[in-house]
Amino acid sequence: MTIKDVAAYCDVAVSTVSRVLNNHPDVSEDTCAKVLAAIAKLNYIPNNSARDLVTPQGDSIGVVVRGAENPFFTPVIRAIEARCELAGYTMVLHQIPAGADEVAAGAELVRSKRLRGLIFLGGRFDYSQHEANALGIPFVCCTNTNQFGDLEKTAYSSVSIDDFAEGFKATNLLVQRGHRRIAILLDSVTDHSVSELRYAGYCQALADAGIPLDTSLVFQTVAFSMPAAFERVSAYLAQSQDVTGIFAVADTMAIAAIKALHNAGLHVPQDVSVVAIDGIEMSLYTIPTLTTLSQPQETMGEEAVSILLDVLSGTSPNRHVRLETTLREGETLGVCKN
Amino acid sequence: MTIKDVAAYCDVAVSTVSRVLNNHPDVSEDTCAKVLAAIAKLNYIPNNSARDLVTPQGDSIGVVVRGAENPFFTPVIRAIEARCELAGYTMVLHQIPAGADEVAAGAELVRSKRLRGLIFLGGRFDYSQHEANALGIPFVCCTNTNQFGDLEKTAYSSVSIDDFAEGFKATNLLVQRGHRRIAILLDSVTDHSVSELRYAGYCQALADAGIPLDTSLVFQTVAFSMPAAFERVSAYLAQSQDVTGIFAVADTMAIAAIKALHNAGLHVPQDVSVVAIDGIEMSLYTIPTLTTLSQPQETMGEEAVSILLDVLSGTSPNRHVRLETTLREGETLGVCKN
DNA sequence: GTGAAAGCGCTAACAA
DNA sequence: TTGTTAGCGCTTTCAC
Repeated sequence: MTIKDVAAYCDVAVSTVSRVLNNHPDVSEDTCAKVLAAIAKLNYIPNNSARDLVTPQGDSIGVVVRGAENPFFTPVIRAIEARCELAGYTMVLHQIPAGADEVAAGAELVRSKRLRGLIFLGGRFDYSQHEANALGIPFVCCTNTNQFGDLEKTAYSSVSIDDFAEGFKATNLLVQRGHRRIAILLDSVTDHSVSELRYAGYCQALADAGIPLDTSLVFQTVAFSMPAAFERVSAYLAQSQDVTGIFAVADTMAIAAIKALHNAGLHVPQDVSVVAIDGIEMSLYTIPTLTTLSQPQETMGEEAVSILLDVLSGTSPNRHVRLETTLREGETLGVCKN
Repeated sequence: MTIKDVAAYCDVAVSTVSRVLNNHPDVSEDTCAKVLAAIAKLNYIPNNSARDLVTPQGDSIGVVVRGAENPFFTPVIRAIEARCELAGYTMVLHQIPAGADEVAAGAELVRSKRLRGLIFLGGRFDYSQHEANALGIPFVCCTNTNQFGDLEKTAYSSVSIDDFAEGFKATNLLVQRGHRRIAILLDSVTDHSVSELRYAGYCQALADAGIPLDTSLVFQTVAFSMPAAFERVSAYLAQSQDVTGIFAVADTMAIAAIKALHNAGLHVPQDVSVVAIDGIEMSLYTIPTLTTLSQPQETMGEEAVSILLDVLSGTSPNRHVRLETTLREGETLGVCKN
């Protein structure tokens, strides 16, 4: 079932069918109706590959997500898809495991799909110019700004929060409540990603408060997962309970930490306070409700698409957008009693 | 940068380049190496649309998800993508809002992408034969079996749990602990989807136990969301606390319900027991840990892809797979004290 | 082992 | 307003 069949069926030329398909102006009403009817009757579906082949551009935007199991991304992805669809683009989602190379995955996507642009979600911050060249299309880093790479600022876009500042802010919430035994819960202090930056903010906040850094309170989990966070905190508590505040770099980790504290017989926030960064829906329903710096998830996704569309249309060059978190007050932050 | 450029650069014919691209056997090593080098140097990327156009089949499998905000689907989707990739297929994800028509969305996907098959996640159960025809490619319903439609069993595949039986089982867990004031928390008793079937199981379990159905204990939320569940349970508790057990059709709803109970000063499971169906990771970390009938999420996704691949390859006809839940014992189920 | 050429389904000039 | 036709980039016979 091709456009030819439809044309033959209607006794018109293929170009006429093509015209009604792409609703070009000058087709007589009669012809148009006739063709439309035939299309419906024959259940004709245009071959998009043929279409793509002949039209200069594709209509897809790729999204590469590292750690899609993190519920933080769900609303972001939804926003991206909604925005793409609105603009007539199709979102092509690709999830990659924690260890995989997202730029390679992106290049592969570009290669196999006909992408116009790319959005990286939850990635590293250390792309090299060489890697980026392999991509060959505009891309925006969402949630990260590539601080550790050697990319020109003009070579890509980003939308993110200021991880250092937010890490500082979160830690400071604890400091201000009188906490001094403040732990940080993260995957790694050298992940070249959000954890590393937020860790730097944490260190700064401690330093500003005159609190020496105690590496035994740096809870690295290696894996960015709830079980890993749970195990890590449980392991610490089994040997020592000398901690009154925990800053978790993600809500999911905070929730796992609270469970570990609870299992160890510690109360939140009476014994230990917990703050996090993210603001996922789920943490509104934990007991107690999590106190967290909430990221504007939908806005992040929408902004990423907007930037991409602007760059694609030539409306504006690459740009870097910094979004603010808002403190979502819960019940896990209390005054230090020690 | 096309295959022609590469051919010209190497001083060979396009067909030769094509041969090495598709690693056909008879190309001399020298030529092969020369072409490969050129491809790398020129950073040549084959145009997939052109490829698709000339090859009979596409390589994509579509996934239409209703309610992607439900964390239940996350591992399912991940499993699907992993399995697709392993088999050389690309997953094309499409998320649709709660109210949207998934079959129409699927048809649209088929139309715009070159799909070989389709997987529906979290959909209705009432497709008509006519709708299915519009699809024109094999599809498998994941988590549902289309009990309410008029589809021939041979016209599609499915992988799901027995929602009636599991609803029965969940309710029975409460009955066996002596509960008689048992509420059910669901989106709608007439959603033509999982809720409706699990509700039937709930009714049956009550009937078998000689407990009359009390419609005031049927908590319909309309929306399938945490806020809706929270509000619905809170509203009930504000007017009456005459309930000792709640069966939630989803973990997320159960978590919201527990929060509502907690806010109303009720303890779980001392005052009210809660059981659910799903088994998402998050509910392992709630306080208390949720008691739930855990669905084999990864298996569901993998099975869906396996079936599709079998059908596509002609290895086997459409089939319907029923998976079992396993009771994941938590801390929210207790003996009724009244 | 390699090249020439046909044609996949479609769009967009260009003619009529 | 409609038809004719030349490709888009690629794979694949079929010759050589």
